Amino acid sequence: MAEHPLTAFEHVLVGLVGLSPASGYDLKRIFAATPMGIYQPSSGSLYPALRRLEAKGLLRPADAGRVGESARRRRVYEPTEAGRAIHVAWLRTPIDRSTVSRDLGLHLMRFVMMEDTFSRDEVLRFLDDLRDALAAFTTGLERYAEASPIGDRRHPRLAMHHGLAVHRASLEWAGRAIAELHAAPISETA
Amino acid sequence: MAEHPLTAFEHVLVGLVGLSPASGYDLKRIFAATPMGIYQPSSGSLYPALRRLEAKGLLRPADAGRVGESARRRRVYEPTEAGRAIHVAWLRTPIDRSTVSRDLGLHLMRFVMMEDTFSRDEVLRFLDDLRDALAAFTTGLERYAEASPIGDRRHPRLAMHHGLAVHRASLEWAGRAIAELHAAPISETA
DNA sequence: ATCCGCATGTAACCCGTTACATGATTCT
DNA sequence: AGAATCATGTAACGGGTTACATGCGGAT
Repeated sequence: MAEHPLTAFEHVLVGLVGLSPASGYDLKRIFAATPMGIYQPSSGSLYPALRRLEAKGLLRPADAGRVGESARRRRVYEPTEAGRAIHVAWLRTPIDRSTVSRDLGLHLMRFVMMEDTFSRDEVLRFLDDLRDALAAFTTGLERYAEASPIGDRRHPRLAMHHGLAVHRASLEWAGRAIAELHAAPISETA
Repeated sequence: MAEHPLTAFEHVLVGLVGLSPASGYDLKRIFAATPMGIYQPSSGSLYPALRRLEAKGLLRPADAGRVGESARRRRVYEPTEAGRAIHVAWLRTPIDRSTVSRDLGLHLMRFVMMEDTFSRDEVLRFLDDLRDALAAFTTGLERYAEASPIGDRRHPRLAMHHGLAVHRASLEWAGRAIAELHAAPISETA
């Protein structure tokens, strides 16, 4: 059934139609409108991906939605039970320390999608995990910066400082986010 | 000749063998050793890429290097004149405002490779350009954060703040880098 | 003599990009 | 009527990942 594991893009699609049923065109507009996820999927990647997900039994066309709107030919998708299950499993996948920097945007996307379905405690566990991973990454960078001889050359050293600066900013953000959630009312969703 | 423009990866390869002639295996170790450019090219992408660049006349096998070292079978590459020309042209390509966030890592890599071949003034023009692009991006994010209704929901708002925090950190870094270069001795390289 | 690390390569597979194609619907 | 937009799709092409193949050199 799950011959190959889903790509990150496919996981995001399942999550998005889970928030509210959407057609391919809807999803395009969503990606176009939001400044994060600078990613702009092309028709040639979007529509085949939706078909793949439908063929795998994770999405199905939503019959509803015909609220006097235009009877325009459009395929509105919604997740199946299997789709929802795969999605929450994806949201729960632990953070890989070795790729936390590369996948940061993806983790942020996961964080956003957790809002409605995860309990506050579970979100906090995720953020703690993310903060730890970022802390490990930054200390790794710091050690590398001290130990390596790139300090001799100006440009590599400055590039290094850039990496340190942005990851420290991420780390501080994680701390603030955790604090805000701790202060928030306990509204157990799941 | 340049049927298709080079990919970013290919441009980076040309630049690396330009710093000092290297074999595919050398390049692999370089990518593995440096924490920036988390990117870890596989054999299946690296060796064909080098062959493509050789076929395009941008790289050639370096006959030198046989300094009593092991006569091991390895192909050490160095850039041709055409390769060097394409590389400096790549370093000089202006920063695309609309993709500055996505391409930040690449721009940093370009900045590193500029050190030996660009004059201080030209590097400063590049950094000014980068700073301007980052400033435009952050103000765009700020405007979006104010105007959009995502402020109602906690997670999207926090994700937004993350984007703002890291891009402000990049922006501040650009300012510091520019200041450091201004204070540096004028060692015109080109 | 054998095993591990060096070093390069190939083949299957998948996916994304680009560009084009096709209709239907709304706007002017 | 004609144009622009909505909406979905397809085909060619290129390149990356994974996994496997191969052979040499040095170490025990």
